[in-house]
Amino acid sequence: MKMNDKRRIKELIERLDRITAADEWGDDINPTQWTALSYLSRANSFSRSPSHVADFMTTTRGTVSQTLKALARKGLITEIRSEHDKRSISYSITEKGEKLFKKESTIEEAALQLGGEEVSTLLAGLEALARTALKQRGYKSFGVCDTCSYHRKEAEGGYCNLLNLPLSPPQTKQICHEHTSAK
Amino acid sequence: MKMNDKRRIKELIERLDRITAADEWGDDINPTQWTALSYLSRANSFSRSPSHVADFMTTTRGTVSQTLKALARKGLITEIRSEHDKRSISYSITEKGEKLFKKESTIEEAALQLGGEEVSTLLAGLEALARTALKQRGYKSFGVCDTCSYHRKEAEGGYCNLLNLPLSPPQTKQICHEHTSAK
DNA sequence: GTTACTAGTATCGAGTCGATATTATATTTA
DNA sequence: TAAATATAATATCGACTCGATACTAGTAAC
Repeated sequence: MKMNDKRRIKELIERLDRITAADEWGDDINPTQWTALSYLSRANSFSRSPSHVADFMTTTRGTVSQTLKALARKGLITEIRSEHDKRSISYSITEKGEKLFKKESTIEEAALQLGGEEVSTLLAGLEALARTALKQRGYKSFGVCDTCSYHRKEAEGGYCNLLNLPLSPPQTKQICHEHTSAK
Repeated sequence: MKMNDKRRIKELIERLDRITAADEWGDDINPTQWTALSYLSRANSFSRSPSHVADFMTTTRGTVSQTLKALARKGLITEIRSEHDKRSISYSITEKGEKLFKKESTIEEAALQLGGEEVSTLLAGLEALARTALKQRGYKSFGVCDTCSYHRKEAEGGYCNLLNLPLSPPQTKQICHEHTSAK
């Protein structure tokens, strides 16, 4: 690998993120809140607590707690307290929150201009980079059930061998905090 | 392109950025300040004003102004007022600021684990994505002189046909706000 | 020589962020 | 089973980001 390649990769990721972050301001929401909201819209019901969001966002529970309170204040999510563990909370996205997922980000628009080959090699590279980075830091993968080693494919949907639960077709595409990469 | 590919690309870039941002806290510096400092260390002397940093970072002059003041307060950069335009300022990195560029980021460490082929296709993809995104939004490229259409290669270093200036070998590798992609 | 325009800032309010401390609930263990 | 420990979520703090707005001081254009 050329000496500066790794630095250039880091720089490009940072710059691209800042470019999209810039147009995630407005709509009464900021980039961090946007990331949390987006996570909540795609995570399954076992993965929507403040702790899970914090792990996904690589930040602390305290910080995420404030972010989620801000989103709740704006009516974009609602908190649901757990029955069997009175400490824990699960957040759910509201209709109003769902409506925000219309506009496309700069990165997404730019991706549309790339060729199919280019997109798939880029995606493969990013996946590999993320996989390695997560492993190095001991972070959880937060992949979708579909691709988990505990997942068993069924005629309709699937089955989770960890939680012993049947999964509907849409549920197999949701993010789970227990996700473990299928080898 | 598969429907979700573009969304996945955006998600991965965001997540990777948050992972590196997480370990850019500490050392009395935060991720935003880190980006500004890093830019100043690589930009040529015509590209180190608050306005240039703001353009590079896709933010406003006001925000950058504060960030640079914070860095100056910490003794990591120093401001140099221009002679012929008394409004403008150019920042310069100090010895103390230079010393911070030791540790490697998570993304860089992860990149080292990838194969050479993987790195070059990832890099090519990111470059293409960035080029397209910048063009769509009308942002400046901030490339290095080396790759500029105004650049003329010489036996020793190069020459800038825009500013009519000879460039030393290290200068040809610096970031310039006037950079225009060579076709 | 007035009228733009430009470079940089101060200030504001909402919010991020890590650190720390606190509350309430669960789990372990003695 | 009671006491020690662990866990989930928050409140609070101080430094800072961020866009918006308003402002100052130089420079350029007409």
